[in-house]
Amino acid sequence: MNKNEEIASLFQQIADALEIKGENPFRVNAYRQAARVLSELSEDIRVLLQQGKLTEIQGIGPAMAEKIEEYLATGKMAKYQEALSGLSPGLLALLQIPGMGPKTVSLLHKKLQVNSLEDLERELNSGRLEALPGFGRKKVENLRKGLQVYRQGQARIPLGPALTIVRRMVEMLSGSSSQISPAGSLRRFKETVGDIDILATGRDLNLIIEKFTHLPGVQEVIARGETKASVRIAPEGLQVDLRVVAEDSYGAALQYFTGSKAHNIKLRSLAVSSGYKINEYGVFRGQKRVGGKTEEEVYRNLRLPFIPPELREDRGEIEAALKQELPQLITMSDIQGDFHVHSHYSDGKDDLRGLAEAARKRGYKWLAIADHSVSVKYAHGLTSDDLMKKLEEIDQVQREFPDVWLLKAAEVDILPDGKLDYPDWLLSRLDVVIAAIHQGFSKNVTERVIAAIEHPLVDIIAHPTGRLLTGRSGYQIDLEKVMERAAERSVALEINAYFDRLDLNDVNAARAKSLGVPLAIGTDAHSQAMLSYMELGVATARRAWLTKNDILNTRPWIKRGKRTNVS
DNA sequence: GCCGTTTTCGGCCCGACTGTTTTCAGTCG
Repeated sequence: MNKNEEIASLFQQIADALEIKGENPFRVNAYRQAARVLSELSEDIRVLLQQGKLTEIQGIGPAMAEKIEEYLATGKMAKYQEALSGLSPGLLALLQIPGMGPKTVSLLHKKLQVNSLEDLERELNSGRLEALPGFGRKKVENLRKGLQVYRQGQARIPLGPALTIVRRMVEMLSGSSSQISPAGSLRRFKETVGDIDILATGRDLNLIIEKFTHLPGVQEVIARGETKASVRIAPEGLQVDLRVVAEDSYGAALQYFTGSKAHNIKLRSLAVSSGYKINEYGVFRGQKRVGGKTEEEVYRNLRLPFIPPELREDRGEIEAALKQELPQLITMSDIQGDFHVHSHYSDGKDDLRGLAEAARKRGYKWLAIADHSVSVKYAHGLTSDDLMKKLEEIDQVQREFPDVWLLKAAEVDILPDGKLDYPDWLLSRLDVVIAAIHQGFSKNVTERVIAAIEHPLVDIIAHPTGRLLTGRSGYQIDLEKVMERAAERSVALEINAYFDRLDLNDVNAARAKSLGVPLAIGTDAHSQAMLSYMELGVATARRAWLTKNDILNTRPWIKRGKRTNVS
């Protein structure tokens, strides 16, 4: 955890604790807001403190700034101790159980000395709960189910697989809908999603719901009403919600169900202050409905340009829109090539011709074929001889594909001692050198990556944090230092678009831009089909507010070989 | 606790759903 995340976590826990204690809900919300803003902040909080800019952050006032300063100076926060006094850590965890809010937690704590999941389970089995005021049989039953759901774990699935699922469902429903779209975090291309939301409209709303609940892959219909249905789908038991609305409300509903919650709250505040009201049915001035058929109409009524879904996180996009200063986000059609593709020489599935063909089909002008280096045994890393052979074959295949430039590349390991896995004479024959950590995750990673950045032949650092969305939390790395050095040396950091990585993520990519670090998108594809992960990389870049000029993949290309006089 | 083309004080998004309730509290997104 970096300092931003540490402090965000403290504020989050303070909010939970204060809420259980019945503190003023607006104060509670102020802590939650501050926690969210800090966790999504692209600047290092330590730097902002030094510059005296803490209170310039939206949601951080003098009181929060003082607490941040106290924590950074002493490693402690008195307010945190105070807020949590008298509450056990296990008690805060109870808030995560579906159906369990602060009022319920507080009541169970006071009346039955419930302090943990185990205590809750004991009381659920004791029969004492039903006797509490406001409790009945159903409520107890819901808590029992909630505890079960919590224990199964709130598995979020990565964006890539979720997109595949939702697109298949949307396709199958499109025949009975006049308009249909994914909504929610999926439409904002958030890196993981907890459930899938779909919004649809059409002439026969009942029919859409009927079809939805009978789609192939539906395991269980959780709920089925006139405007909404929820199902669980195989194999992971992921929940999919469908909402249907009248055609006139489609835009307002799409805006509403796309979120984020924080974006919508700010938008509604803005609406109220300009004499409007927004809900999922439309935009209203008094009793009069003045818009809502399209999303553009919703924003236009508030004198805002359309805000792309990827930006709707309340990270300053509404303020920017008010000033007509939204960035011109990069799009898929700006992409001219892919920096990071594996062939059958290492652990990829396809040969050079197959990859070149796939690149041509995608309309790319170039493709960097980057296989693993020798010491990555588990991925059949190439020896120097293998690599030389591959370079020769690239020259041959290149003649058959005059329209797609095949860049000679390698994903070269940064060894535990900080050296690279190929000798310089070999690296100098490549067009693109990507350096990456695949071993020694806890061994001086920052120093090793910086050594790679300082190597004169390195162009890109692959997946800079090493995190995996489905598990691994990443290397111990001081990204701030790495970015500063990368900016000085003009070495690019990768936005690795492989579905399980998305590394750099949106927040870090935004930080990289602000420091002047070049950024390169690589799909890390291990087959032709995986070239389509480019979409995830572009989405990450868009969530980071990046434009065409911020991403090296938008350039036609560049240069051939590192040196001109290599024999 | 934050914030200001209504405000330095007095507000702070909005609606649906559920369950326990005789008019509403709690939770959720």
